[in-house]
Amino acid sequence: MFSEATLAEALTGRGYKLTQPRRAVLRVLTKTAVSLSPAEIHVRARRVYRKTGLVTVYRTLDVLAECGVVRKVHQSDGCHSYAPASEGHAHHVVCENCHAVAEFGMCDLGDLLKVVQRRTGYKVQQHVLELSGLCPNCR
Amino acid sequence: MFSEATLAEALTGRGYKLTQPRRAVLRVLTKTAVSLSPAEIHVRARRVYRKTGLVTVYRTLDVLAECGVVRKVHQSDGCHSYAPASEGHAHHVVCENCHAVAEFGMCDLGDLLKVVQRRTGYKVQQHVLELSGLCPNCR
DNA sequence: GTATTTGCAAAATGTTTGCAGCTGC
DNA sequence: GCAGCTGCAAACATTTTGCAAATAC
Repeated sequence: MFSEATLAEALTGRGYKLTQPRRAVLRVLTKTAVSLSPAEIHVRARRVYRKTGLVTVYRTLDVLAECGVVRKVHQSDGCHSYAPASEGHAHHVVCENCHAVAEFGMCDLGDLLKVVQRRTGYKVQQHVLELSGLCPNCR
Repeated sequence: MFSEATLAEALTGRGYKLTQPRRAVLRVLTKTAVSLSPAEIHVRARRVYRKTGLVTVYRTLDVLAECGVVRKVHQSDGCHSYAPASEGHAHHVVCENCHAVAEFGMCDLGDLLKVVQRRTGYKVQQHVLELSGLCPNCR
């Protein structure tokens, strides 16, 4: 997981301005261990910078996702929450009870992908893998 | 993939009635090799039974998903399409170009899950795995 | 015959857009 | 100072709900 400063750099490095609402969203995402919906992020961001608008939260999430510092999290019941990202490719385990999120970097799907390619004839280019279960606290 | 008759049985077996709109949705889903959004299913279902309403498509998809004969397909850009399901647990490969869907049954994630459980302390109970790429025709 | 299911209209929900004013650099 | 960003309101897209009429069994 990146520090808030590193995330800020990722923005400015790409020519994006570091504004108050963006700072607020960044702060929220770095301070949480839980994946959050845009609406939840909005509520929390307002506690950091009161005037943050929901629309700006959406736009900021797009920008952050584009910079790869935030990731959309998919779950069986929907795919509308966001979590901070580490460098490179990574996946999440989401707690079904409290929505806590843990990341894991390795995804050793190589063999699986080969088998699938052979059986289906598809050239597999992307994958979405999301796990869910119970976090250590909720077990 | 189930035949239309088997799917129908899955409904009646659970006390659901086999109505015209449900038949239409079933027909659409068994006849397609592609994952479809509720709106697309609606358009096609109307070609089978003209009076099918969109609302009924939503309700029918819920019922079918509950019976396990249809599955929600998750993709990076959203998770709002449906595909027919095989028996038991299965995953999909979706073509990025034409949305064709192939299923594959085995998902040998056992080792991966063990490692994740050990590293994160989570008890993993569910997983979502969706692959995408190019189908044989589009390669 | 009766409980279930349907379709409509309307509400609720979630997301995007247009635009005048504000802000970071 | 000026491009980029913001917030509002309003548009838009998608999904859900309430209810009287229709349908399957």
